[in-house]
Amino acid sequence: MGKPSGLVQGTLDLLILKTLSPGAMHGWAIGRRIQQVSGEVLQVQQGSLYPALHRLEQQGWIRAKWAESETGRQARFYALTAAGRRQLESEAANWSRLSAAINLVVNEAG
Amino acid sequence: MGKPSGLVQGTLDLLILKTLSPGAMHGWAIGRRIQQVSGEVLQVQQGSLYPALHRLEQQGWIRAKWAESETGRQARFYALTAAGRRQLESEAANWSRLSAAINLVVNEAG
DNA sequence: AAGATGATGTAGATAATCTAAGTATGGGCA
DNA sequence: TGCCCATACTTAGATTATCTACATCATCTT
Repeated sequence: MGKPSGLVQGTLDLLILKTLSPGAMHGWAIGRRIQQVSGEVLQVQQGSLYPALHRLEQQGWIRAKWAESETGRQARFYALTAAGRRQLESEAANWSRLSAAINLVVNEAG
Repeated sequence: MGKPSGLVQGTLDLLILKTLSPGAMHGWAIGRRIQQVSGEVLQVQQGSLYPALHRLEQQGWIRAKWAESETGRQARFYALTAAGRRQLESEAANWSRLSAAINLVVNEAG
């Protein structure tokens, strides 16, 4: 019934940047964390996550390096750059603005 | 600087259905109304609006008929169907769920 | 007569996400 | 030893929503 997808289109960059803001994390963990923090509502598919990470890296908003994960495997750890922090601010503000605007329409008395 | 588009992808159907919930309205007026109610934040392009209306009509969520607009011109008036009302409920609930989940991530103390 | 505004329409581009594969490593277990 | 499972990353191709950029036509104003 309808289209209950796992994400709202256009918000994944924001979610990733925010998740990285306390400190570096590898891709797999980012996906798990978004899912956990959102109360298992947001589902980040690998086919969405990894291309998004590459995109963000290409924009210069995150920087990657290989390191050992908690489980002893090699994993690609991502950290916010200064530009990434500014981008996070900007995307968070934009989300605020747009979601508030949508709520004005949806929560109209009518 | 980022991508400040006029809409959040995936929310236009909801916005249209909600706008039609008090009563029938023609396409042009729907676009104006969404823009006004959202405080001029949401911009509904004609190239997004009309295809969306056709889509919704095809799904059976709205029904159209030609009639005279307030200005005396012919216009296509759209009204919610019963199925459309159910769809509105469903999409509103889904938006609630997803936007709340996103806010959990974005507003994390971190 | 021209120009602005209302009103609808569509073709083609863009871009984000999903589907659905695939590869590889390490741990647990029979 | 062999097998499966969870972790971890990658990518090609499809889907789909929205945007850009037109085009058309009517009415009202100047």
